[in-house]
Amino acid sequence: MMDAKKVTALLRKKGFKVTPQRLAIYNVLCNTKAHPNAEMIFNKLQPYYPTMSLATIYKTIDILKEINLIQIINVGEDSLRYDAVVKSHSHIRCTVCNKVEDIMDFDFTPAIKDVAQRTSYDLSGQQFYFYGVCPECQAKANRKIG
Amino acid sequence: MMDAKKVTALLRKKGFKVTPQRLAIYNVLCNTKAHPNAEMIFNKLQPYYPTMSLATIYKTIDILKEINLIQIINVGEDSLRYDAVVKSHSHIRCTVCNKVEDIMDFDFTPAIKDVAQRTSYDLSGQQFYFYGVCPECQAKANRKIG
DNA sequence: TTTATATTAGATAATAATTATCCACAAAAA
DNA sequence: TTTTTGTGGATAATTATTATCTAATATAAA
Ligand SMILES: [Mn+2]
Ligand SMILES: [Mn+2]
Ligand SMILES: [Zn+2]
Ligand SMILES: [Zn+2]
Repeated sequence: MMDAKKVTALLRKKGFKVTPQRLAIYNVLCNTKAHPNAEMIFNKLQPYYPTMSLATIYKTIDILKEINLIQIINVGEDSLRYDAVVKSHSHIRCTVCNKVEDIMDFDFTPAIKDVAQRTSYDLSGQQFYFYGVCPECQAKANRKIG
Repeated sequence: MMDAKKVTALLRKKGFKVTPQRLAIYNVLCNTKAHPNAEMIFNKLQPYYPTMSLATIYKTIDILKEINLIQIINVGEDSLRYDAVVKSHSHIRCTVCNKVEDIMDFDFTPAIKDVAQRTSYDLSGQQFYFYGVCPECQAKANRKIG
């Protein structure tokens, strides 16, 4: 989560040019908790950058990922989602409305150690995804039934 | 993990016809620990069913999933993998050779309870994926360096 | 500020996993 | 058997993502 100045400096340092499109895409990711996919970012920016193409979104995402400004989230949908919070944390997706929310401060450590020991793998990362029905969708369902 | 007779009975009970292709595809999944994707299954069966098409693989997988004979594994590759072990268990993928292995008997219970309580979601499932370098690939790397 | 040059944005086409469609034919029921 | 319903395989469609190409742009040097 960096401000525009720091992002500018980092892009330059890594040999990438700084463009309004790149800053705008990163800015969208910093200002949402919705874990948008490429198309959602595209739609968000459409009013302000009407000529921007999806290819630009994807290319920018590659760069942001490479310089570790974002992480990629694969919750088993047909498209990937992106997150400006790079600290490792797990996610939960509502199987009704498909929103993806954070589960912060979930302690992986014991699990990771256990797995490393039992598999003899040299672990580099992990992803924990949860699925279920969110409280809002539960309430809606209850209203319909009750 | 069912034998052919039980699978036959189950397919019939659920209103699906029993065909050699369907039994063969399920059989492949029962006799491997490689977590194959559609193409790997296709290649495995090619010598014995030279006219079988990928569409048949996909359609059969849909059915096997629907009657809960297999589970679908999404380890963040460009294709999905399939597993005849339907009991919930986590997986680890080697980032060098891309093999996917089981991590059995990993106890999710505390994590699941913790998450259910903190999110108020009505949980229906979860997926834990680990990434790293497998012992074999570690050995290979060491040989090259040492 | 102007200029030089390396990169980029956007248009467009390509890729590749998965899904849909269609029909001769096979499996189960009668 | 005969009938009926569902299926396999061929083929086309879909769709997220990636590749390619070129005019335009960001940036550093002059
Ligand atoms: Mn997140
Ligand atoms: Mn498995
Ligand atoms: Zn919901
Ligand atoms: Zn390996």
